Amino acid sequence: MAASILKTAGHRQTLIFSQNLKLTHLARCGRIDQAIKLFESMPARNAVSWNCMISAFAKNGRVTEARRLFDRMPSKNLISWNTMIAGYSHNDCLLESSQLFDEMPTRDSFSLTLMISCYSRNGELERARDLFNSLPALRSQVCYNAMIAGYAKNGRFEDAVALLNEMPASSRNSVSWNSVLAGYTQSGEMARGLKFFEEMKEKDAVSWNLMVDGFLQAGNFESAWIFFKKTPCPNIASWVTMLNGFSKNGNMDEARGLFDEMPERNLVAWNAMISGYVQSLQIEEAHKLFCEMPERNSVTWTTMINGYVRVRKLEKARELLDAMPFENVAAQTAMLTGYVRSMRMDEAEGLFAKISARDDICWNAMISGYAHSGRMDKAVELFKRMPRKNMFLLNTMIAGHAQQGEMHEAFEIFNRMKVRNTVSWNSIISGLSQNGFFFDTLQHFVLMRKEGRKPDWCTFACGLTSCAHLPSLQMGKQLHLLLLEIGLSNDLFAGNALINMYARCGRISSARKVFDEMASVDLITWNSLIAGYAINGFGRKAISVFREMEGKGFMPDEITFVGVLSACSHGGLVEEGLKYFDSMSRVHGVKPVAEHYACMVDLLGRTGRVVESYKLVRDMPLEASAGVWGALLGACRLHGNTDIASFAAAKLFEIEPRRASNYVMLSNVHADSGRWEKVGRVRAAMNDMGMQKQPGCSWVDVRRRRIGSFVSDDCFIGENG
DNA sequence: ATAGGGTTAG
Repeated sequence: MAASILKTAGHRQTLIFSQNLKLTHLARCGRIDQAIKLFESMPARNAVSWNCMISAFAKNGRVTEARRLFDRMPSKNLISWNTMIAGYSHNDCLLESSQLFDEMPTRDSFSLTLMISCYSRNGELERARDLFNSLPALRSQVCYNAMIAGYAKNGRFEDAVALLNEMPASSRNSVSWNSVLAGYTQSGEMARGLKFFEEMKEKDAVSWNLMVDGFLQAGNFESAWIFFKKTPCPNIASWVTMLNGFSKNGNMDEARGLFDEMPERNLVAWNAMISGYVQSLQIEEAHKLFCEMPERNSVTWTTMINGYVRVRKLEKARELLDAMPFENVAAQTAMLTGYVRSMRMDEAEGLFAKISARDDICWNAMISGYAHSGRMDKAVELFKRMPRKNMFLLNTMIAGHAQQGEMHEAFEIFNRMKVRNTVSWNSIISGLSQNGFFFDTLQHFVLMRKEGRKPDWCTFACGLTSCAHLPSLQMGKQLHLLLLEIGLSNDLFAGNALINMYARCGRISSARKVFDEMASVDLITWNSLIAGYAINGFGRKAISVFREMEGKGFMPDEITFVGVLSACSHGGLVEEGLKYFDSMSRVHGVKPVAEHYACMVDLLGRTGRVVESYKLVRDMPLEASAGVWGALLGACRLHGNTDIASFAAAKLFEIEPRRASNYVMLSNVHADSGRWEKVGRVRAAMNDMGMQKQPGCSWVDVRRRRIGSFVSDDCFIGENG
């Protein structure tokens, strides 16, 4: 009897032990749902089972559920407390982990080390050191190493080295040395890293790997290769580091050579090789390895799915996702991102509904997908349902609302944010500028500086575009100075915006100067300069710049020809204009769009060829836009052709019934030819529709019902720099 | 078997 009870108890212990092993394995692979299922089905559990499950939740970002388990757990041991602290630490919950540390009944060296790395990860080095100092009895070798690593990772090399020398020599090991070295190599300090490496008393494979990776990050491929070849006992990480270096340089044959030569391979090595092929878009090669490899984990599946998404084979990606033997958020999110990028929001929604363990990245992908495709109603709905809002998403929502012209909603989120980064400001600023609130764009540029946020190329592009539209040369010049001061003068996008600003403010020579000083140029740069010469009336100069551009091997696009044709129009170069209009599609393969027709109508109309331009509009193969009819109306006004004018005006009013300037133009045509009764009728029609001259409106003015005068008072330079 | 420090894959 007693023997059989003992036997049963022994069996029970064996079962718990083996199920705990399985639980650990599932937690490590991120197969959280299977872990939950197993945990719930276990006939008996011990503290290890609970601890495992707490850790499993926390490592998969589900820290709230981990805590619920911790609170429900029947008898907690020291490891339970440490596990929960580690869980908070992994999820950047600094407050919660330090609270738990204060509450726990007893602490050991694990607890101390956990807190030190938690503080260090959050840059709170003084708090880490205070704790380290206050508990000398708990300072283990590992604890010293954690503190050293904390200093080194935060760039405090002197403190790291000082503590390294201070620690008892007997417990100083290769990890201690490597902790300092990693600080150097991972922050690109290779000169100091090399010096430290040479002075190191003890080196192991990790030290050499750090050097190789450091050189690779710094783009010093030769040194990386030399150090790799000289590594005395390379481990798998050494090979994978070097292999990755080849992949990143697009050198897949070399990478494969290393992979084939490797003395042993693990999952990480296989995954690295697959990732290399995926990055170089060799999806077939990647898939071949995927089929050959002995085992796969969530990283393997995610990499492959991502690969198919990159080459736009969404069906293949989905096949893989459905074939996965377990669920994983990262893999699901890779697929979701594929749908979102292809604007297949219905499929994205279907997949999203199926994902049980949604993380931040997953929510972000879905909501930003809706925001980018202009479906703000859907975005808002999901946004409200999201448990934890993050800054990325707040910024996305601001940008989404702004792009839809919903500045009120955008500001509602923006104003409530406690912390804003450059992207938050850029979202608001570009929204203001895209919606034509140019004064407010500049005002918020100033506010951003006052809050201590550094503008980037995007902020400058919006600011300069606003200066171009106002136009305000004075503000534009100030932005230019600030741009130089901040060190963005070599930025391509900022340079393009500067050219546009100077050109539209009538300073074409300054625009040219910016162009000549630019480190590199693209098609937009050339287009900006050509259009700049055109709008300033230098038609021939614009055309010579166009020839210069062709000589440099740039292929003109639609925008280029708008510049060229308007240059001909502004310069009265009718024959050249007709020649370019003809050659743009025939020679350069650029199909004319409505804007080009508007230029041609303008060109012909200016020189009195009104009937000819009317015929051009009548025969054009695409729908004439308001711009085209407007140009025709303008031409009629110059040459007094009231019949065509009336026709053009009628078409114009069909497209833009509420635009006051159209009525003004038509009434001017009638006034020019002395038909006063018709002038009166147009004016009456305007009044009937409740139109008046458009106010120079401003978003802030509309909200505050007052006129701001910040332009003359505020200065971009000063206060902050 | 569950908690801590330095290198490699999504």
